[in-house]
Amino acid sequence: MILSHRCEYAVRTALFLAAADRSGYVAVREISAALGIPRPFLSKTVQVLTSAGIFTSMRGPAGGLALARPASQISLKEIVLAVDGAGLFTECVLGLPGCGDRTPCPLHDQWSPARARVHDMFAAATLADTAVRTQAGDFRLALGAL
Amino acid sequence: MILSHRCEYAVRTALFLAAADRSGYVAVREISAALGIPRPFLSKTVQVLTSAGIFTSMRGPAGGLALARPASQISLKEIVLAVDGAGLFTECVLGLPGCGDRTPCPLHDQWSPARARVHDMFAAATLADTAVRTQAGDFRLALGAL
DNA sequence: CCCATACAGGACCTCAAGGTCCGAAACCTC
DNA sequence: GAGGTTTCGGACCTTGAGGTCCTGTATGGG
Repeated sequence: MILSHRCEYAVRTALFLAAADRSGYVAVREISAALGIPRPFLSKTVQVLTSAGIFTSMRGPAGGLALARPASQISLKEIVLAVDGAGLFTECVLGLPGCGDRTPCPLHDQWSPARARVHDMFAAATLADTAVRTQAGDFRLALGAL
Repeated sequence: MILSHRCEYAVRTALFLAAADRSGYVAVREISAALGIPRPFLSKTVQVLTSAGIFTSMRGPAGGLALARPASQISLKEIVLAVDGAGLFTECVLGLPGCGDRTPCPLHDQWSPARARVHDMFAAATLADTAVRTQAGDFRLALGAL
């Protein structure tokens, strides 16, 4: 599994908010129902993104979640970093601590560019770009259609 | 974590066997000491590779492990498949079941080539090639030097 | 034959991620 | 300000990976 379950949920939730593109807040209850994610667990997950400054939240009636910035200024990499940390983009494929250009493992020279490719994909993808693809056509965020 | 702990151990063990390149068998005890892997856990891990036909084993005095085929005919992909399964090479980055070219998730078009890049790296790397790099120079399989 | 050696494999323990639940706090409407 | 709605945040349960231990069984040497 390349991303943790929690991180998959976080990305899908962010894409949902970006694709919804409505003024005001979206309730966690609604997101959880639309995306098929257990509500209490989603609650915990969005707290991480809220404290990371990616989401904002409002309690009370008409409360809910919203993106803290325009979707075009939020990259998927940012979300992955907030939830899973930098491990995916920095760690040695063999799990050897301190593996790097100076003291490489036997796979470092091959793994390093492949890892960079994955990193660049997440860094280049903004919520706005990806959300457009969601609205455009046959793409989906949940088991069924969006 | 891109590979499970178990899989990291499996790859390092295979590289150790390939780099040792001695006739006869190498004891699990020796590998566990050299690589800093808990012996009982390595035992279990090695059984998977043995039953997958990648290692052979021999009990009793002078027993131990050996590669079942020449190191040039064993790819790292084969080891990953045996231990972690095909998930790394096939699963959707958002964890959506059934994501594919027909019913893609919003990230499928970007993730698919990045995933292919990772796949190709593991498929192209043979134990022989990688072991040569281990013997050659400053590469390492354990926390310290090899 | 007998015994030391080494893998095979089952039973068990530990721990963190995943998942659930409920009360507290904040907010809006009336 | 009273009450309903919604997130916040702690406490708890479950599950599977990671890790340990012990007995069984095969092999080779004395």
